[in-house]
Amino acid sequence: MPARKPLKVATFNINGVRTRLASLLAWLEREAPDIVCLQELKAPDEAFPVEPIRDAGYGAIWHGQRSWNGVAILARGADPLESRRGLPGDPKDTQSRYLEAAAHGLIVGCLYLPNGNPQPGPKFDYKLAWFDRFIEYAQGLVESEHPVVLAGDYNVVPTDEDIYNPRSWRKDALLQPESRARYADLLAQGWTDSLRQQFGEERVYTFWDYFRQHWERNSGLRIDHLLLNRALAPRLKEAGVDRWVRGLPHPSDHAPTWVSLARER
DNA sequence: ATGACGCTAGTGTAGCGA
Repeated sequence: MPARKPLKVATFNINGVRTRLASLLAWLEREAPDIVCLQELKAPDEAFPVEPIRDAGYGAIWHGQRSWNGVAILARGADPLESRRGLPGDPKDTQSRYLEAAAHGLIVGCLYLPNGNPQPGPKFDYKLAWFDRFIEYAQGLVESEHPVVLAGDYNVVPTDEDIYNPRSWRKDALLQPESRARYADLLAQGWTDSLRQQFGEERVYTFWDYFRQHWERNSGLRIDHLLLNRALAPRLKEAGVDRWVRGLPHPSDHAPTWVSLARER
């Protein structure tokens, strides 16, 4: 009986799905991820480029929004079965930041956690409130018997080992103790931070801002995370970052970040 | 401290988010 190819699950903050469509298609073609979580579509629902994505062999669901935010889930050779659109806990929150689906035997939560800058201020308050709602919701998923992955742009640099140099970022919302404490609280529920688990003490970045040649100098941050619940964590095989996508012309400031998982049985 | 991008309104360019 031949070994079955592992399942590749990726998250990619694309920073404009229309502007970055060619890069997205090139990446899907070359890396063939089985499940993709996209963030920052920056497009209303009717502008999501579903046809070229279907032509590339992917089923898709998306939760768009004009100008900002927006999340999508793609599944290779399958249609994601939507299980949630939007985070519970605040009916007045209209920002498109959470989408969840079943695909390829997994439950996949795709999130775009608020950036929170500038801090302090209302944007930072919203970030922390959103994070608190997310933690409360995630509690119900971590102990699920079903395999669950929570993948997305968390807008949190978990530790000083997850950034090239924290000095100039000390006042940034991504490094605040309140942000980091919440990420730690989330992990303490029992989630596995798959990139950190696989890389150990080795540095790994998923985001390089557009300023001051940070990409050329590998001055990066690790803010895109794939968290596995207890039912899924034993199946983790590999993790990585498709850095070549960040090196393409007119790139997103993030690179696709992924895990590979043993197929069930 | 600085500053790059995409998107919007709306045709030239500034504001917003990040």
